[in-house]
Formats: sequence, structure tokens, C-alpha cells
Amino acid sequence: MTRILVVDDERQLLRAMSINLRARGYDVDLAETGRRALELAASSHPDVVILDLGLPDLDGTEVIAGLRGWTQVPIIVLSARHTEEAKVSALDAGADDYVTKPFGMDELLARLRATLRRAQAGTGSEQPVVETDHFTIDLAATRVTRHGGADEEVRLTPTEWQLLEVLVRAGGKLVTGPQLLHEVWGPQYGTELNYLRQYVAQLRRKLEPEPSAPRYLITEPGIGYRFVAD
Amino acid sequence: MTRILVVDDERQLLRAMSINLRARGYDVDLAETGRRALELAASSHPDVVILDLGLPDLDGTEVIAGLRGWTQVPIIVLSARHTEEAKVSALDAGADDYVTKPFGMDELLARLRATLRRAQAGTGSEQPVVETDHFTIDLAATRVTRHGGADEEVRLTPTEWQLLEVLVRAGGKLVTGPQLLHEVWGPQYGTELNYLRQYVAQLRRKLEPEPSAPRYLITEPGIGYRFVAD
DNA sequence: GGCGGCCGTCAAGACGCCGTCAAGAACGCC
DNA sequence: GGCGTTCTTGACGGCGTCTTGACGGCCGCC
Repeated sequence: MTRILVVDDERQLLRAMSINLRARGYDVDLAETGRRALELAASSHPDVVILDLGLPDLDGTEVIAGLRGWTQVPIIVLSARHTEEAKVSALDAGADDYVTKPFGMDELLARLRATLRRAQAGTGSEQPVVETDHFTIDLAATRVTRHGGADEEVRLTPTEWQLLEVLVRAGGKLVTGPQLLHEVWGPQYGTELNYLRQYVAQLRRKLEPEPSAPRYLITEPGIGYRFVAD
Repeated sequence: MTRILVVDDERQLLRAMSINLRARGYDVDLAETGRRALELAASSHPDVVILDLGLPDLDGTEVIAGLRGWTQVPIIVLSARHTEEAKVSALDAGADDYVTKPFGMDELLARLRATLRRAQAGTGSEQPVVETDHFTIDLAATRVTRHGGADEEVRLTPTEWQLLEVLVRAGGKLVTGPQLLHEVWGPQYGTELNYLRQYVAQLRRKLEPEPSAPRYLITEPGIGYRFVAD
């Protein structure tokens, strides 16, 4: 399911967008302020952000910068300002598209599809299923099964799942502790390495054949963690 | 170097675009017809296509479809048509952005930068892998493997890794001792050459086929160290 | 030929990080 | 409102890493 975060201070527009997007099968989160938008982005991990620049609390580029500090999520900007300067500064701050108000819903939806298509072409095109000798991870279905004789499903808590997902999507690359904390707990975290120890241990108990001798969730001492699939 | 294919039937606009883009360091290919555009795209593999929809020979969506049949190159559409329907059909045909004429050059350039940024984020533009006869260093994954019969992974401590990374990124250039100390241990270090001796020796033990006769981690007496990849 | 500087090596203590256990707080479900 | 699960937070022991000092060999210089 594709999750969209819509940020705008006009309630009416927010409701209209929500209805239109939900009718087309998207999951929608709503925020009326920049702060709330940054919170929601950190907690719900949207696949794309639709961001009005005329927010009461934060400047538009501040919100963009706040997001770009820790995520590459696509950002489509809505704005009443038509000047080139406004467009250039928003795009260069990290926005992916810039739509001027008033806009047609059909056009916005088309730009949304184009943005999602481009974003997915980069990252999600790989197989979202990772299989090892001992378990299978289906990223799309959010499901993990252990191959212990009869396949049994493994229950993961939301936090455990997010952590596993970040590690798996890294594709065998090493992920540093602060980076994991940013992506799982949000941008304001970065030093709470004890969280990681806690949840990595839990994942190992649920997935590893020998939790005390990890084979898939590897610790790189002093740096971070790595997922290796045989 | 980034290569851009500009397709438009107005010579004047073509020339203006060409000058502007080349002034900013892009390589530019020009085409005045859809057929020529498809030929050029196939032969020169541009990094992005700027496509005017009002071409004499082919319909705009046909050109987009012709490109999308074999490449995911980003396409920025230029068009004099302002209707939503035109935008939707172009975007759904595979375009990444839609700019209506007349447009400002600054805006187009900003959208170009945004599109290129998004496209590069997906592909992992660099090639941070260094391979020698005896081992492979993957800077992105933070991993080193030795080619001793069966490839075995080499475990490096954080300090060892940072030191190796600085030397490798220098690209075969000589790096002085104080410079290495600055980059690995921090700006307040610069005289502790014994640290370097300690960790260079450790890296040689882990990587060199004959640690006593270094082949890759070379000492330049009185100056510093150098990494050479065969 | 003697001397000094630089580099490679070894060794030992201090320190930080990791895995683990445990308990309180927050949340959702019945 | 009670209960179970999940999340947060703290503490502790063990082990690996970092830091630091010392020594010997090689080379160039005087």
C-alpha cells in the first residue's frame, strides 16, 4: 500500500485531497503544520509527501530541509507563489516537483504517479523477497516465515519490522548505528545505541538458528550492523 | 559529464537552450524531429531528455512511448498546451515532468537539477569498488574480501577502516602523515605518527599477501603513505 | 665509522562497546 | 477498568579496540 503524507493548513483542501487520494487506493496521513508534518514523516514513513509551502509555523524550505536531513522520500510542493525564484529555491532545497495553486486534481494525481514511478524505479525494483536457508522475508507482504520443518510464521513487532526492513533494503551494505536510529525511530534520535542492542537481540532470537552466533544479522563492532543473506 | 538531449522544432529555442546548458557544464545533443530524437537517444545515451511535444513528424506521446520502450531515461516535457488532459496523458505515457511554454530558463534548470538528482539517487552513480589481485574493497558496503582461493571476508576495526578509506579515496595519490591523522583521528591530531605505524602495520597484516614486503600500502619515507591498486 | 632520525614491531593498560538481564511506562484490546 | 504486549530505560560483565610507551633495525647524513 502506498502511503501519502499531505501537508496543508487549509482544512478544506486537506479534506478534498484526502477523499480523492483514498478513493484511488492510497493510504493518507494529514498534517496542518510543519512540525506535525516532520513528526508524522518520522513515525509513519510515507512513500511520498505533498507539501504546501504556506504553513503557519515553519518556512517551506525549512520543512524540506528537515525531511532531506534524513530521508530521500519524494516531495511534491504545492504553492500559491508563481515566481521562478520560489520554484527554484524549493526545487533546489530538495523538492521533486512544484505545482502552483490553484491546480487541477487530475494533474496533481498524474504528477504523483510520475513521481512514484520514478522513485520506485530506483529502489523498489528489486525482488522484495529475501530467502535464506532458515527463513524468508517478504518485504511487500510484511511477512517472515521460518523454515523449521513445517514453515511457521514469525510475529514481529512494528519496531522490529522496521529495523529489519532497513537492514534488508540496504542490500548487504553496512548501516551505521545513528543511521538506523534515524530511519527507524526518527531524525531526533541518533545516540541511543542501547535501543539497537535491544532490538537486534530480539530479531536474532526470532530469526537466527543460533542467536548467540549470528549468521545473518552481523555486528560490525564500533560501526553498525549488516544483513547478509547467505 | 551529464549529457542532455534537447528536442524542439524551433531553431531559436534550440540554440538558446544549447547555450544555456553548455554554459552550465552539460553536454548537449540537439534534435528537431521525433525520429531524429529517437535515433540520437539510442546512439548517445543521454542522461535526461528535454522534449517539446509540438513536433512536425511524430505525436508527443509517440516519442515518449518510443523512448520508454527500451530506456528509463528521465524525460522533461515542454509544451504550449496548458490543458490538464495534455499534462495527464504525457505524464502517464512516461514523462517525468511537464513544463508549459512559455517557461523561464531558471525554472527549467531547477527542474532539470531535481530530475537528475532523483535519477542518480536510484542508480548509485558512483563505482566505489576497488579490486586488486589479492583483495576487493567495497567502499559503499564497507566490506573487504580477500581472494585467497575461497573469498573470505576481512574484519576491519573502525579506525582501520577509516584509514584505509582515506588512502583509497586519495586515488593512488600520496597522503602525508599529518593529513592522515587529521582525517582519521580529528583536527587536533597531527604529530602522533606512531598511531599510523601501528594501524598501517595492522592493515598490511590483514590485506597484504606479504606484510613484510608491502605491495599496496606503500610507505613514502619521511612523507607519508600511498595506496596503489596494481 | 659514528650518529640520529624514521619506520616496523611488540606489549600492556585503559577504555568503550556489545550482549544480556530486568523493570517500569505506555499503549491497545477485550 | 483490567490485562497483555510493546516500548523505553537503566545497569553490569566481558571482550575487543584504542592508546601509549619502548625497543631494535635500516638508512642517510655528517
